[in-house]
Amino acid sequence: MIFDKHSKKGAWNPSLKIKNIPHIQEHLVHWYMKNQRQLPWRETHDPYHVWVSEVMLQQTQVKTVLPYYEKFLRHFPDITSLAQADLQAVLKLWEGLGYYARARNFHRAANVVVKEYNSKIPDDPGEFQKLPGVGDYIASAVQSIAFGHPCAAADGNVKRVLARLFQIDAPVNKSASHKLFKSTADKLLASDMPGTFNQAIMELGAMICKPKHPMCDICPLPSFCLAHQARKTDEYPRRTPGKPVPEYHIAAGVVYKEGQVLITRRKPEGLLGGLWEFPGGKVRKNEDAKQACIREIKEETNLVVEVESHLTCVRHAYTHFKIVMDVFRCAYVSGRVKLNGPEDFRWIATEETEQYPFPKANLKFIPLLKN
DNA sequence: AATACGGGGGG
DNA sequence: CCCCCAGTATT
Repeated sequence: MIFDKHSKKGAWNPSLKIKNIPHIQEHLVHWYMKNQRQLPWRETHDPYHVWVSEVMLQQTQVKTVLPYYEKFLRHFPDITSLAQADLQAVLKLWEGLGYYARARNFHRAANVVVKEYNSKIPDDPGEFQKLPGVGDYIASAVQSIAFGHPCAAADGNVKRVLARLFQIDAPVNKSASHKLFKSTADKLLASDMPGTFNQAIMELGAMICKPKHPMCDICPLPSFCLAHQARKTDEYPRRTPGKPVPEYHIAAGVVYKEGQVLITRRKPEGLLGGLWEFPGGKVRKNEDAKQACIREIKEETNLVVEVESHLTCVRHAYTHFKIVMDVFRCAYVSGRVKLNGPEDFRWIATEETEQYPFPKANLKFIPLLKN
């Protein structure tokens, strides 16, 4: 084991001595050349295209990203068109992809590039990383792939590969571990072809060195892999246990008035920021979902409504909590909309919902709506 | 250093 | 159904 635990808790010996660097690089890149998937963002080095792909691929699997990537580039073929676009249009293309701050930050960053950098994406890792939504990983990935800068990308795939290759015991899900994985990745980086190398090691993590059931029998690196030799691949990467996620009971209402329904827009920041939804909120203790629906709609929109029927119950999991949402069909009774919480509202026909970006939890019941 | 922030896939 | 996965901004 390379990293010996010191007597002090949580301290890991950082004196990394990687062996066989040139061999590992050669085997890895050779494997990648022969086995890489054909992906649309690999057919170009255009920094904007690479950037789009990396923002989407953050926390998200290739299969999910593919259709979003194509659609996004059709609507916004270059940085200028993205900068000029309405945020709502950007969010609509992002609908269902999650982590909507990525879209908001990317849209802001595009405007910074147009205004501050003469519409040229910075060919400089430090400058590029100043942009909103561009952190260590995105900066390294885009700058290495598009411009050939020797920056190692250390995403989850890379950390898993490195943890196994060198039996690194630092937990991958602790922020304090990032430095160690990043510096290890930097040492292993083939700096004469950083873009190819970064993609190669990430591809290995995605296709071979998978979280569960790594395919060591067809891996190009088994003779270098310490975890594999110790028959302990399933013990790496180390991970500190997560916290239990609470479950909330939510009530939401589809308020009908003269053949239209009421939707509200969430504040621009925070959870699902800028997206539209059907009004509602948490069910309190000693309250049933129906009462909560009526109360929340009154609080958020000032409308008095009555519940006509129970439409459906939707379950949805977020990162750090999950919800059970009861959805009611409501009838408008009285009042004028005065917003308290939401940023905006619309009365729309149910077919018009497709023009607005909604959270996944709402998309689960929208098909049930009719005027 | 810990928390907020989606949604998909696998068992 | 529950569990696993994982970059960036914010606190």
